[in-house]
Amino acid sequence: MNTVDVNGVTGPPDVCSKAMTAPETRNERKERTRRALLDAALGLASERGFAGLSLREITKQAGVVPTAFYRHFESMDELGVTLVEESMRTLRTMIRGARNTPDGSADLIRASVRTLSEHVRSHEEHYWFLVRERYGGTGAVRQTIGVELKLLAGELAVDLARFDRLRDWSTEDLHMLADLIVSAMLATALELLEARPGATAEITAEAERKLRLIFLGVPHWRSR
Amino acid sequence: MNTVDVNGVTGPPDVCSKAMTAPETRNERKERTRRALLDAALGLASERGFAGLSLREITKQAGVVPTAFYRHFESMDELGVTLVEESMRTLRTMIRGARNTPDGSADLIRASVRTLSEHVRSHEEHYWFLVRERYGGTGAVRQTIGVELKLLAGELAVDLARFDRLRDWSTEDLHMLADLIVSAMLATALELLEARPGATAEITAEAERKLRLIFLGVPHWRSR
DNA sequence: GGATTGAGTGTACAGTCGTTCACTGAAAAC
DNA sequence: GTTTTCAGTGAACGACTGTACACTCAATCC
Repeated sequence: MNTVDVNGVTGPPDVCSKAMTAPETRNERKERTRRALLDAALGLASERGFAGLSLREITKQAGVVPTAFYRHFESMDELGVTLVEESMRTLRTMIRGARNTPDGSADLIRASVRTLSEHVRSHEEHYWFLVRERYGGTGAVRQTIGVELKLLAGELAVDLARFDRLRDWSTEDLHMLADLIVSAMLATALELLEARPGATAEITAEAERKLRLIFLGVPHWRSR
Repeated sequence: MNTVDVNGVTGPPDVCSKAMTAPETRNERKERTRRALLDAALGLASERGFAGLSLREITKQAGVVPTAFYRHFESMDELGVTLVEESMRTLRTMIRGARNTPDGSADLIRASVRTLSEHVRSHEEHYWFLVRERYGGTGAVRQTIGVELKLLAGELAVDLARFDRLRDWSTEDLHMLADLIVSAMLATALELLEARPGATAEITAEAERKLRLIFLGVPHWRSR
């Protein structure tokens, strides 16, 4: 585990620093440390879980002294909630990506699963964080994820309502369908994260088949 | 948080103890302490997650001195794996219960969801443990749960194969269906655990509708 | 009845934890 | 050019951590 040492204050004297480092405002510098703390926490949490982190090792990994933590966050909880918000923003851009596939697309399911897969691959740490802390997290973090995920399912329900076959479904039924899809896709995300990279195609193929099966039932649904 | 004090050695002198306590063999006594450790860990983990536990607070909760822990488990990991096995046994008895509903039952889905709901209610700590550590857990614990859950889905696939409509499905497709059902039911279990007790009916009703929708698609499935 | 076993005890040690406090020194404000 | 601000420092605290060791004493064995 290498420390990052964001600002090099404790490092060996660097003769080039004046020539190399762009002039940096105080706010930029502060923001850089904040990011280093967030990145350190995200990285460590995706290996060991957020509950297993200590403030001290986060600051060590970020190359900063423990007490500096409090210049940026009031508590670990606050840092955790910040990470949730960040990760959810990532997740939301994914959904938006899937939504924006051209309407006449021959195979919307395939395109959506493909979007999910690529997004998970390129934001592994955010998805690790969400998936792990959704259930495993303690207190504020888990609660925040739960709320945000419910909101997300709500948005998905609105999206679904625009499909012809679903036009006359009740709001309740649409929420049920959205929930089912979200839980299936979260499970898929976890499988993608845990699998060796070669197994991606297999997993996405199965995810497609799951969605296909679900939508096969849709035309025959009668609300009770 | 009250300590349990399994054996009262450190407690106030108990004049009745000779008269009350049944004669107890050494093995019984050891087993009792072991159980106390497991129960303490399970209870604490369902509040705060297994990663957040310390050996010392487990032994304190069990009413035993820290070093006594090593008479029963080599490490926290070993205790964790034991809890996984125990919880999975609970889960398996649930599945068996659902499987044994009379074949001609008018509404098999309803009966199965009811079984799940009651089982979750009466084994809350085991389900908390499984659901939390499935994703959140570290190392040996998470891995063990993953393997066991895959085995379970395999068993469910075999069960499903006995239904008329599924008789000619490929093994692959049966596994896909079983996986979909398991992930939907795990999500339901979490909702049941998190919800205030009054919301049980609402949650089980939605779980039923999810399963119903899935099975609506079954007759129209064509393997590709 | 005497020797043996082993679950549970109590003390001790070296680490790590979160948090406090007074401080430094360069960027920002005047 | 002087003053103010504040991100980051470093020592120190009391509490808690996992584990080593020598112990006690009742159930078990011969």
